Amino acid sequence: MPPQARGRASDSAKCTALDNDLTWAIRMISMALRRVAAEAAETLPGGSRAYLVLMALAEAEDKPPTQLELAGQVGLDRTVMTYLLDDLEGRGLLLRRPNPKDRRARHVILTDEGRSQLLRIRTELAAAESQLLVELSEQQRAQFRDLLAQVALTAARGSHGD
Amino acid sequence: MPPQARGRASDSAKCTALDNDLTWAIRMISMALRRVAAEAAETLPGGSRAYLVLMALAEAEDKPPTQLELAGQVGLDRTVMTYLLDDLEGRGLLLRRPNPKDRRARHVILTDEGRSQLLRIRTELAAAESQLLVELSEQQRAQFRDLLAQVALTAARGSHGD
DNA sequence: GACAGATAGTCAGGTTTGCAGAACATTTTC
DNA sequence: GAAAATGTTCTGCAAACCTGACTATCTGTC
Repeated sequence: MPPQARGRASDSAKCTALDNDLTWAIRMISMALRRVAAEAAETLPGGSRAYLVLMALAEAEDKPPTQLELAGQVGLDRTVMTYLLDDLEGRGLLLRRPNPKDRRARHVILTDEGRSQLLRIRTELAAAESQLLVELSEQQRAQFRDLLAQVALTAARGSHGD
Repeated sequence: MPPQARGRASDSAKCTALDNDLTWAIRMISMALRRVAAEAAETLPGGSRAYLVLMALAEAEDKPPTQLELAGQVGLDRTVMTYLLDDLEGRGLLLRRPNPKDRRARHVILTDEGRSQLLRIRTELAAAESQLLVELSEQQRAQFRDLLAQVALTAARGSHGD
């Protein structure tokens, strides 16, 4: 039995208890998005972390990062990165290319398969997002996005000055 | 070193990568609320799970649940519930009262201390919620709550028919 | 050019954490 | 009296993570 089954049951129990208006709403939406993200990334070894790695690689595709740089970008330990890349390389999503200038370092580059998997996940996430807003009018969606962005900025400000 | 330090760093790394508009905003807000909830509940043994237990107890205070009922409500294993209640009882937040009608079962009841701790946490959470909306006008807040509730219902519907 | 020290990546443990199964005592129910 | 249920404890498992050692390489200094 996958660990998600238990976690999800526990989360739904939380939801019935935590309906403090805003917190409950945010939690429901966040859970829905997280669930979709987990499902979209569950075919990848390493789950959502693999998604982060693929994102980082796609962003800097012109200048492939080394494993250490990659680890720093996504906040992982280098040893963890080694295992993660082992799995991802095993599935043909990326390659480790030794740097001829510094033969200690290995640059990580996306394969076509990796790019297509990343595209698949992004598409699924985008679909889930728009599905969430399906009951809102066009005007309401714009309002919602604006308000959400503003509140998110407030939240980000509060978290930065920790 | 607390595990939150690493988790938080990784989460902030996620945020820079995942700014897909809506998902990013929801994630920021959810993280801020989670952080506050974790801080508010960190004085309790068991963290946010203890908060769930206290909530469940306060909701059904006229009919104190047994440990097994409580475990079912918050989605915990009964063995885990035993340990959690050990800690909470040790801090005087609740009592285990044997049921004279069925001396196998033990009802769990809130103490005054438990009630006051619960009130404290709820107050902190409410303060954090309103702090999030501090930059919005009164009208915007109402709009935001309405839209958020509607989207949350959509999200909940999607999760129910899993 | 040779050496010491630093660095990238890998790997083999060990630690922690959290959960759940099994066994047990106590009590109820049939 | 047999079977089931509640709660407790012991135990082991599994995942995730990190530390430390190791190899291979680079960089600086003499």
